[in-house]
Amino acid sequence: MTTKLPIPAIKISKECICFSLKKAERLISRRYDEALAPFNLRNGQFSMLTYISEANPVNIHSIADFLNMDRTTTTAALKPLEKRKLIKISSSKEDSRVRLVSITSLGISLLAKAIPAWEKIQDQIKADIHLDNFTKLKDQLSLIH
Amino acid sequence: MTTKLPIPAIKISKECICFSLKKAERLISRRYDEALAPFNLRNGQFSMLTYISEANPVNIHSIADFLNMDRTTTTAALKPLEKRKLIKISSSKEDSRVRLVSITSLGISLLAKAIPAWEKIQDQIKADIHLDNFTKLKDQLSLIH
DNA sequence: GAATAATACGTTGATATCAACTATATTTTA
DNA sequence: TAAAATATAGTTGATATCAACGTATTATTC
Repeated sequence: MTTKLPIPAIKISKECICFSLKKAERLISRRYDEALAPFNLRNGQFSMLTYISEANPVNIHSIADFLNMDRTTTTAALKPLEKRKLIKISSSKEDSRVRLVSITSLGISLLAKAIPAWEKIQDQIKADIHLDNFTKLKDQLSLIH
Repeated sequence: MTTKLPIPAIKISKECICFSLKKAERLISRRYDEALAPFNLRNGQFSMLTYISEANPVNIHSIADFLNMDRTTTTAALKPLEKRKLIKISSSKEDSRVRLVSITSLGISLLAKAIPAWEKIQDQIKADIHLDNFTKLKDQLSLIH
């Protein structure tokens, strides 16, 4: 079967910024997830909790903005945290459209326990991949398999 | 409410490699998705098709490896492509455990049409963010909102 | 050659992701 | 003040992601 593609497929994979980023994201994400697993937290949940604890209380829109995440994704992502009572969500008295997300004391104490694990994996990743530049990151990631 | 966190939450967000990567990934992913939307392809589907066209035919395991993706994710991700008849999946005669994924002529022609759109967004992203180094990428991404 | 190990893959359940659409509340405009 | 525009958020549907578990096939070991 002749391909007839305008560019050789192999070149696209190698050049594509999006592909490299996603590949790196999967790899790094997985390692952070493993490190945070003892606390039953995904890395995204950890980041979310961290931000909520900082901005406490904060509306959905701000969380989405901070994470560069779709607003509807944020709504969905908050649900498991709410169910576990790590956060609580209430309506604003000033503006009834706004829902305010705040961290609970249970959330704080879980976060406090998880942070040392975050520090550890953060240091490990830093040691593993030198972040001198992104090209180097890309190349290094292509070596990891 | 006193936080009692071992590290200020704001510092974690700023330092976390995983967080930066995911944020960047969402941003870049979205732009590639927009560029490929006319072909009804997500960026991940585009990458997958590209690799399949190159390695044609190829087993599930190799695709997962190439994408640094969980094997079960790969299986799931192939389904929409198969449903659209962009790929076909058959069992290997040599080893009946192995399932061989190959691109169809429909898949090839769609890919051929999508590649110019990929080139365009690739150039745009390159122009927008100078990939001199990852720190710069991180900083630049923090400016985009 | 039978038991064991390794390999390739699927399914299920939970979460993550976004587009498209809808609903409601607030703000602005005429 | 009523109508229009804007802002905040939820729901649905499709895809993406991985861990845990299970199944079938091939390779290895005894």
